[in-house]
Amino acid sequence: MEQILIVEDDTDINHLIAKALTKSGYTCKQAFSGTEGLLYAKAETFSLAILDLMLPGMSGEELLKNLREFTTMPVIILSARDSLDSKIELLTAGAEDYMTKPFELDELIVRVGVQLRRFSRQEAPVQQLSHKSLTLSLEEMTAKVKGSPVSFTKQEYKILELLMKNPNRVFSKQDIYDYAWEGFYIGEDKTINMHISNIRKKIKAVCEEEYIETVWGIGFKLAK
Amino acid sequence: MEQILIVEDDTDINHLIAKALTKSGYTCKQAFSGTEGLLYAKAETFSLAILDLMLPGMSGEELLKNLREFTTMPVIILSARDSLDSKIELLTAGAEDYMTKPFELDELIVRVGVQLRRFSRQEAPVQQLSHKSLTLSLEEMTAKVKGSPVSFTKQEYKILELLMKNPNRVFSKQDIYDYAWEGFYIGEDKTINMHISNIRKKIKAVCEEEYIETVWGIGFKLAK
DNA sequence: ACAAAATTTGAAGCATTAGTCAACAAAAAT
DNA sequence: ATTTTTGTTGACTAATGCTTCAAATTTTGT
Repeated sequence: MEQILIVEDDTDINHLIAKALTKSGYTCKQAFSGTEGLLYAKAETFSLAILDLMLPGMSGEELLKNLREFTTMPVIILSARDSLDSKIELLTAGAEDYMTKPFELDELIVRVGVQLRRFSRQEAPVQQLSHKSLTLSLEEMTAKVKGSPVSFTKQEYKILELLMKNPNRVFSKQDIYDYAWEGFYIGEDKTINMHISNIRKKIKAVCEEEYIETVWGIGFKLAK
Repeated sequence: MEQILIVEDDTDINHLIAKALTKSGYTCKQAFSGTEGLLYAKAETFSLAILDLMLPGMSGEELLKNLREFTTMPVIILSARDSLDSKIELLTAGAEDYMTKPFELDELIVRVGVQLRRFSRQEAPVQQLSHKSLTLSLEEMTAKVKGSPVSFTKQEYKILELLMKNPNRVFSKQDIYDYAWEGFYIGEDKTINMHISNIRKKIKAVCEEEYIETVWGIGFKLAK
């Protein structure tokens, strides 16, 4: 979830912005002085900050400077000052955008979107397996069903990995052992059953659909 | 060398921009129609593009749409149109910034700088890693959490470096050994645990947030 | 529909892994 | 050479996952 820090001493404007951003699906933290803003920034992590320049406690310029010491989040400046010098100073000092008051609320929202769009584009795509609405990423060791995260244990993970790497194919318990366990462990049938059962249970907690199908007398495979 | 594409049909303005950018140390390619601009963009690689909207041959909107099919370079729109709709449309369609004519040349130059600064931060060989509000610079052995300096030892530093270079990814203890220790050191598990524990303790002294997450049976990763 | 076989479920004990304190060894700084 | 910092290890506790057992449920073949 994207959280945005708003630092603006004019109560009306602050709320106006917060309301609009919330409506667009962001979470907001409202600060009404520079010092308060800095406090929040240190306590939590934000995806973006909107700063007014004329602030009690600490000016926007100072606040920006402070933020840049420990954050790389995009910062959008709001200001009544339309002077070229101010714009140039702030943009050079690390702000990503500068809007002059009075400003269009819709434009601000879009510009917020531009900054976040760029920021999120940075993350490299990770290799992942997916089947129906179950996706698991091998590197991250994370899994999601219908977008909600599900946590699997090492063995559960290995089993899913095997099944998902070859959908449609049926694997006997021996196959699963060979893949998910080290050495020639000759465990009982029940062990695999247990794990399969647990996987199903975890998935079921999020979604009704069947993911692992039992092939009677042979083994297991992914459900279609 | 940063090369910038200027697409602007007004000869004077085009030259004015080119001159200013050149003076600031950039290389420019000047196009005077939309189609010409597209041609250049396909033939060469640019760090950024400045587009006028009212263009002969192909409108700025169309050009932007075309560019986005094969480029991710930042695009700054210049336009005589001051309508909110136009701004929103273009910014949503993939432009990074939008300036209304008449515009201040100096401001344009600075905004070009902002875009390139951000963009280069993405590709440059990582000199400084940051995650949430933890930043560490690789050259200096310094680290900061929420702006407050934290001192890590060599091994601690190496471990953090590995984790932060690939956020989200899980590393086994073996992985961590291979990265942070020389040779085939086969230390005990506890060594890594100890270091992880110390890192957490140091961070916790400054900020409550979790930074290193334990993935049971597998290893460690950065917390989200 | 019935019995046999196979699977699921819940609970328990066992094994592995992680976290921490404190002591010690090694390295670096003074 | 001595002190301080850093790295490693052992002992202990806590947490988590794995396996097994027996009973309940479901599926299959007749």
